[in-house]
Amino acid sequence: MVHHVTLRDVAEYAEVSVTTVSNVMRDWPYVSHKTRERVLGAIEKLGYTPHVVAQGLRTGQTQAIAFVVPDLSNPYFAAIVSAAEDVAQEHGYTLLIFNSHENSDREAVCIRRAARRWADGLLIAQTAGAHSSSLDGLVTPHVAIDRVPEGYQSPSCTLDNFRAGQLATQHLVDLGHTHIAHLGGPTHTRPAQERLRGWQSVLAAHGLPSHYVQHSGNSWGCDDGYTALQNLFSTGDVPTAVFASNDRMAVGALRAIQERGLNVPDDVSLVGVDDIEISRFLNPPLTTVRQPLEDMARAAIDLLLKLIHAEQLETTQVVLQPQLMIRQSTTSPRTGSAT
Amino acid sequence: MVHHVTLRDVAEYAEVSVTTVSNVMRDWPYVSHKTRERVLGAIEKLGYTPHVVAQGLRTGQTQAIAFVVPDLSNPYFAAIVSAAEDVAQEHGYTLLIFNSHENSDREAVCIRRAARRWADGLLIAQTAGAHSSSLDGLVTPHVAIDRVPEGYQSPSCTLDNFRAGQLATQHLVDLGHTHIAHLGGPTHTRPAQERLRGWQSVLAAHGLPSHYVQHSGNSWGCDDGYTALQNLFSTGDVPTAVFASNDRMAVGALRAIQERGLNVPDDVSLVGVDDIEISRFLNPPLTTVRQPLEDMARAAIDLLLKLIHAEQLETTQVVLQPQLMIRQSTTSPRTGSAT
DNA sequence: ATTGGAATATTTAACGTTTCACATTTCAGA
DNA sequence: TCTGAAATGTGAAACGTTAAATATTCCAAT
Repeated sequence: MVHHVTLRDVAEYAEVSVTTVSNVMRDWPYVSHKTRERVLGAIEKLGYTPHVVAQGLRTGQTQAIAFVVPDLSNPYFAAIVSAAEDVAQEHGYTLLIFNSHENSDREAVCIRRAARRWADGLLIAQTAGAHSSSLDGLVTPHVAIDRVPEGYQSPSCTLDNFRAGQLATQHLVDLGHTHIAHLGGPTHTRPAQERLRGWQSVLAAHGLPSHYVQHSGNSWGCDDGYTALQNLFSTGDVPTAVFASNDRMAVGALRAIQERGLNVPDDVSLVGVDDIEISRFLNPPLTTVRQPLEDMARAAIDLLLKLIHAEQLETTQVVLQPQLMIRQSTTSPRTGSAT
Repeated sequence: MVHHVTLRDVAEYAEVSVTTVSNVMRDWPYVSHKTRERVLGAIEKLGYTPHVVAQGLRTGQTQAIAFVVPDLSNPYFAAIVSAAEDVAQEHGYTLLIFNSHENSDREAVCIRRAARRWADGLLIAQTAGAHSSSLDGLVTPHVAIDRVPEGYQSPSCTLDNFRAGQLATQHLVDLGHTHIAHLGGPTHTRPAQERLRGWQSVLAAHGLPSHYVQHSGNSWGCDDGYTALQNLFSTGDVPTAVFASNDRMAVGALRAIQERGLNVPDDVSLVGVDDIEISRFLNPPLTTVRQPLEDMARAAIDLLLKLIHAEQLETTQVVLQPQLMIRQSTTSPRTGSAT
């Protein structure tokens, strides 16, 4: 490896002390115009660029934020990470990513690695359920994002998934549906639990029955929605409306419905959650509940940066509101042709 | 901030020298069983965990790899990054991500930041066109992935996009199509150029005309495919088959075709590239060309690690082969009803 | 006993910064 | 001309680790 240009090299070239060069770099005011010019010239000439690791050691700050994600290949999380990266860069921070693969053990490892003073702060979408084991005792500033264990009290930033479930279900009820099934997401995740609860609360408020399809899978994919709905059909139960816990599952459900020769929305109305890119382009375009992912990522990073800089926090638990996007996959049920 | 447990603390507690503790940590053989036990005990007791930044400064290795991506919110890149993260973690490396937003200037900034000795190596999917400006003169080991400038000679890892274009087009020709349009991806990207060339080469080999739809956009999204195909229709040209440069554009195209009251595949056959998750669940399921993203990411990281460890490389330019996935969006053209 | 090499442990000097404390210069005001 | 605070510069000590060199112990082979 070739020797790298250091502060010392610049100092020697410009015939000043190392400290002075450092001062120039850090825009310390008490450097005379003349020497500043000379130092700047030397820096330019030698192509000096600061050694972030050395700075990190000295200052105790790495200007990096770690993000522990359950599943990076999931477009939903990819979008969140993307937004987080933007905000982090804006503030001069670099994002480190750790994929926990929806596995609590791997997650714990990720957190431990991240906390080894790699990162100034930690952003985490927890895969674990109730026990927040891996996080407590963690000294590194951290903010929980998207998924938060029940009863979690530390700073966090989430979406109102309960409300999302309500919005979707209320929309179906308003259209006149009385036979509304739910395709639940992975039961160990908070968002899936909350959306389910939202759905239940609306049905209960209207005295309607809960035709719940608990999908057995461990993920939010298209095939989960597909097989879940196939299972429902195989029981002979055909609802007039289906609320899927996310858009990808809704896509799978859509396929299952169409394969059975039924029409969306005439025979079955369908609602998803997330409003991923393709939702608008499905046939029919999918009614869904939009989640402000970018806002969430932004809020979470803002929170984390305040934590890192030990600033005063007014609100420590940010909850963002979803928005119903009505498209063509939902309509009133046919009168008289139920089941 | 609370004082953090350091090697020195452990050393004092175990009543040995700092070096000995370091030696224990690094599994240096010449430590007696007795002291090793005592040190291990102290480490356990005090909860020591090494300071990666200090290690990085001392050893000159950060055990980190930077990945510069054009667009992280694109599921295609999310999948690549996800795979890369897996492989990196396997080897004990952490992934830093930089989003260049398809912008050469931002990309250059990312590269510069990454190269400030943050990362031991650099993985980059270049957004730039022919001029490899930001990379040359870069001392940090680097591997180009997925997108490589024309004539690029440094280590790289790519997919055979030319072949992908050929596979898709040949499939359509084999089915008997003679009127095959192409929806091109962003023209400044190598993959889009190559797929276009693959399409052209097959048409030329069969003496068929090139009904090329150049979409004006700067991205690979659904709406790009949608508007591109709408534009094509507005010229009165209705091909019997469409080859879209990726699946998302194909989804948009599918919608445009269906909105016009045409059927896929009876009126128009449709092929995409990538085989993203939803492709199998579309109506009809999309015929597409599968790209081995994980293999590419794995190969790229392997290459990069060898570069970092200055190992001998047998092959420096890896090219991976695509695979045609035939589904229900393609069929033979109707005889006699060609426009 | 003496030698010498392996085994075990320690001292010391880095790695490239920042920062504290101090030294020197400058210069307005008395 | 003298005073002292502001302006400008420097030296040295960290930050926590590793690695080379050195010191000490131990023990088998002479």
